[in-house]
Amino acid sequence: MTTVSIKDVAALAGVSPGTVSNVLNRPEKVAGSTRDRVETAIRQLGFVRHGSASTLRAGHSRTVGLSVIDIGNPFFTDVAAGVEDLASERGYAVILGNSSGSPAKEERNLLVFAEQRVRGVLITPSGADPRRLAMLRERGIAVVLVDHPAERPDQCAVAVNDVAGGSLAVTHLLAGGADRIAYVSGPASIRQCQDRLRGAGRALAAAGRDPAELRELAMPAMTAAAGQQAALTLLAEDALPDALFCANDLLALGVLRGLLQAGVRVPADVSLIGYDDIDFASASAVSLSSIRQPTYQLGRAATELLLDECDNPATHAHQQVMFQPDLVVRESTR
Amino acid sequence: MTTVSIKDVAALAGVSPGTVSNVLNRPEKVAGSTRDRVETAIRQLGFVRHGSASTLRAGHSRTVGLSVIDIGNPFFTDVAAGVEDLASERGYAVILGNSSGSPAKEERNLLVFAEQRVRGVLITPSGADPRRLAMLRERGIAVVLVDHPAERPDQCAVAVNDVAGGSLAVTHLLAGGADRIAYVSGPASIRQCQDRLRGAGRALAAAGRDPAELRELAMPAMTAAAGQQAALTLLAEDALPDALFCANDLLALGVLRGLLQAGVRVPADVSLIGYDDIDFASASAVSLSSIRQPTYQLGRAATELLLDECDNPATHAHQQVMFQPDLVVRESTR
DNA sequence: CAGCCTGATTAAAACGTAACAATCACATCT
DNA sequence: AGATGTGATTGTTACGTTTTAATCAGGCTG
Repeated sequence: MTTVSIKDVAALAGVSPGTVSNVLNRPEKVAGSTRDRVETAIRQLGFVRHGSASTLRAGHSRTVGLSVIDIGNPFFTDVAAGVEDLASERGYAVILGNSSGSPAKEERNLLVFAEQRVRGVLITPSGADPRRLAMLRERGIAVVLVDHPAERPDQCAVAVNDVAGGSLAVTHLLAGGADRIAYVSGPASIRQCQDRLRGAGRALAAAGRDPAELRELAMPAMTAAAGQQAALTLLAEDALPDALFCANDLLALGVLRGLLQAGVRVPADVSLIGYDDIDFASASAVSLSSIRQPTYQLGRAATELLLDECDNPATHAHQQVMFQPDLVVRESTR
Repeated sequence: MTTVSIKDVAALAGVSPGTVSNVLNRPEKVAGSTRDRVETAIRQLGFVRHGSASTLRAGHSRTVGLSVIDIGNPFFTDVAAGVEDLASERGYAVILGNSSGSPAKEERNLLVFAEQRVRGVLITPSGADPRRLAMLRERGIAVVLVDHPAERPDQCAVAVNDVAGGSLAVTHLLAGGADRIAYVSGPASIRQCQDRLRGAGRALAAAGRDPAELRELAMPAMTAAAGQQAALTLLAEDALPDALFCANDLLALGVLRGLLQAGVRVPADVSLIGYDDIDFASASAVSLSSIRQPTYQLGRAATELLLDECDNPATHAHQQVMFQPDLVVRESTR
């Protein structure tokens, strides 16, 4: 009800408001004895700093905006966890925006971020809006792209090397004696699917095989249902591939289910590997080999770059960080 | 860089700052022609309102805080999606706090919320801190409990009826001819596990059976690994139950895997049902029957109550909303 | 035509904090 | 003793907006 301000604290501690502000922001500037007096006054009154007043006067806030494409996707959830953890450690609050794949919603989120005068924005852009982001930067809001290549050199970005991941997966399949390999993919518009495909091709080439041998089966969605559909398609053909690389784990789980129901043995008849290493990959009937991405680290690293750009604008060097994925071998591959 | 203020807009439109504020907040108060003039000036200058200044002067913000226990858990992710959607529709920003089960972290989040002067807080409390929440309310911050019973009558809360859910599950098992039923549960400290157990007991009683017949197996965690462990424990005993009710889907998926590996047929030998209906329930080798909770709706409803309390404090009536869960029948039960 | 009402606009005073220049107390040096 | 320096503290101003009371321009009534 009655909001207690810095003045009340000052009055109780027998000191000026400016001094209270100093113990809050630059404690080393104030003598030990008065600092103690002020701090007990703060505790006694239950004072908590008015963030908006602080932001207004100081010209910058202690919040960052996080805009993700789908908060329901474990990938983004893990990223968000990394962002939230580091931001919280550094005393920043995180404003969450979920674009749900809608450019309009994304734009609305960016507007909210601008109104809140966030210090910086972490975003996995979906709508094509390089202008929007430039606008934020003109307003002094730092921007870091997450799981998306930088659009200009003076910009930070973090991503995971999907080409390397595709290569890891197919190299592993080949090492297990795979001969005829198929790639079960998602929509062609998704960059990650394309990159993983290129990586798969490179692995074949490195083994002295023709990348064109790789059978590609592109599904309209990257869900378990789509994966099961893919399995049916493959089963209807003359000969089954002896190894399958799926563009994500949901597809792989669907494929797995479809194959097992048809009596195909995994991995005896068909080797199967997914991508993302979601929690449920290890919980399926035949635990799933997969490619793990350092998702949580991705979020942390992006936040680290963002806060560095905010707090040390003079020395900050823009970087494009590329993480490397890992192979996780479980039961589904030979 | 150069931040454009309400004054600049006023100057360009040939009007006073107060009028600009009016077209922003009470457009009906200003004549059509001047409104147009102001609006084009706003667009022309790319003006966006300074949220902090607004909050400072108006005494309240357009943000709400959301504190969850584990952002990695699909349950909370869905809740968060519901919260974010409605808040965004109403022009509110959501500040995310992830307590990761740590009371200290939770407390820190609440402090951040207080500093930001959020309008209200949505929280699934973990640390026992009724005092903390009372403190927020004293500061004029509304609080709604999510998936947790109200601690006092003058408080809003939303939850899902776990007793009914437990009852639904066991009634379904009994209808399928189950005789010897076991309940694979999580830590006894978790209210949800207890409530679901009570529901299971009631279903037995309603069928004229003794609730004490229900075998309970409490695992230390509610993960797939714990579920697999539970399966091993059951398999080591003289006789296997002919039906299993698991306190969540992760446990159920683990149990399923353990049983299949031991050659037990599901559902022919053992009926199996989980709880939560997570996405992966339908993707397992034998798709999982489960109890679905309206998770997204839970988040939306909680936000609805919160915003009503904020925007109509006079007419607002505190409510405890209880949602009802649904039975989802798939392949794992007879 | 005076008086009054109505609707539109404005001037001015806050809101709580940070920052900077100014002041002060006091010790040290010449 | 006087000058100088140092470290601690304070007074004041400005941040951008909302809000209230006051002003103003017209139209209507009697």
